[in-house]
Amino acid sequence: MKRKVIFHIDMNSFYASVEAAYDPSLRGKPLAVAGNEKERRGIVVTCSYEARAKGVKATMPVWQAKRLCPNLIIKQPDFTKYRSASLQMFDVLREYTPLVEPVSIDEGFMDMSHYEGDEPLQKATEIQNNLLEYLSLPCSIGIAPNKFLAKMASEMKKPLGITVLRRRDIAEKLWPLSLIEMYGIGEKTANKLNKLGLHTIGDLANADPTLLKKRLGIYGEKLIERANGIDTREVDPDSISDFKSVGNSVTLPKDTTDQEKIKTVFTNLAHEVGRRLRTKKVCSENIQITIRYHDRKTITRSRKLTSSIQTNDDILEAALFLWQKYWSGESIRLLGITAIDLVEETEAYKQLDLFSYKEDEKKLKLSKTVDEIRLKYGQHSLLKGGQLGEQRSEQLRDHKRRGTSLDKDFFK
DNA sequence: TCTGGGGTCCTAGGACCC
DNA sequence: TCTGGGGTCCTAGGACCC
Repeated sequence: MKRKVIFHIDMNSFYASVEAAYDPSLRGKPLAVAGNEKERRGIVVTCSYEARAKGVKATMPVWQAKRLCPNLIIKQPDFTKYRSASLQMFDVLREYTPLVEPVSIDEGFMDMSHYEGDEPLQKATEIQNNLLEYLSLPCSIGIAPNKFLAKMASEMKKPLGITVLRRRDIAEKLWPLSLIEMYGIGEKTANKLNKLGLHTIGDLANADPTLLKKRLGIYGEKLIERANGIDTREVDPDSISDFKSVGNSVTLPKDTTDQEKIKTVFTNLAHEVGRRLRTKKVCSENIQITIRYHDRKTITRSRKLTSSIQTNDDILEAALFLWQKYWSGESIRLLGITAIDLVEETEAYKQLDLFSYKEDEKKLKLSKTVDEIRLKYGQHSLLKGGQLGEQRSEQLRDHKRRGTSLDKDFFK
């Protein structure tokens, strides 16, 4: 097997660095990118190293951060700015190889296997310098034989670090780290492993696979492999383009049970999700809502649809349906809508055509039934439900609004 | 004065079919 | 009257990451 050279590029405190790149007067100062304190979304998203030195950390409430660092400068997040900086950053990386896999807005993998000998280290230095010189953005780079080790390596020296992690370095550099520092292990798994007497990545690497499989399922086996530096995943430049879901959620200014307010929030969420679906040229076959109650208990409820949807109104209707069906009546902290089971726009049209063709005959029959009902009970009965039953009238309302075929159950 | 918003992946149970 | 086992789809929740 040919040796591989994988880079993991990790931008240092990305949002804060972008702000400082746009406004040089911010450089060298304690800076936090954070939501609006008064709207209780005021948590620190990212902060500069000067702020970190004072103890400020991501996810910390702004009031707390200010107490630790009274001269902290707060900037509201501007994602348009960050996305644009991100695109430029990845363009720089692609000057070295087309095999660039963006993982998130501020990090990505590169397959640099085509460079020989000392070249990778030179190229890493060059990339780091270019990003700093042309975009004023600092990064750390990890160089290793696979993605996992590259990711762990880039974490080892921040900011502006370059770390090479070879297989032969694993015992010395990786194994002494505590489990919580391992990519893929969070608080819960770390606690579980601690209870089994495992505390470092080295402990995990040498743990009993059968025991771990019993406690953590196949994930346990995977973790042991990773701890031993085994990871066969390829760098995939296209992975970012086949996204799986599009969601939008918001923490309300105040907990509420006000139905009108809730409806307004859902309307806004549906508009945003719809807009983004259309931008990405995809439709959704499954709508999910998220409700976080006052006590932070969070539920999700979803419905598979029989047709794919994309318009704001269709998304809103599906969301409100779920809302009315499942809301417990308790006051709400957060609401969200997520479109899952996405299909390409072109694919969705094809399905629709096939459907109308096959169901043509049935449709005719049903249309006739509707006319009969109309004749018997009058136009109004169709909208109010009445003799029709809730589900049926739901469909009829849907039909009336959209002017589409009647026989399609909107919800399964 | 606690704890945002964007995601991905995995698991587990129930329904349904053969 | 009694009743196995496998496969697939759907739904809900949880863990994790940035």
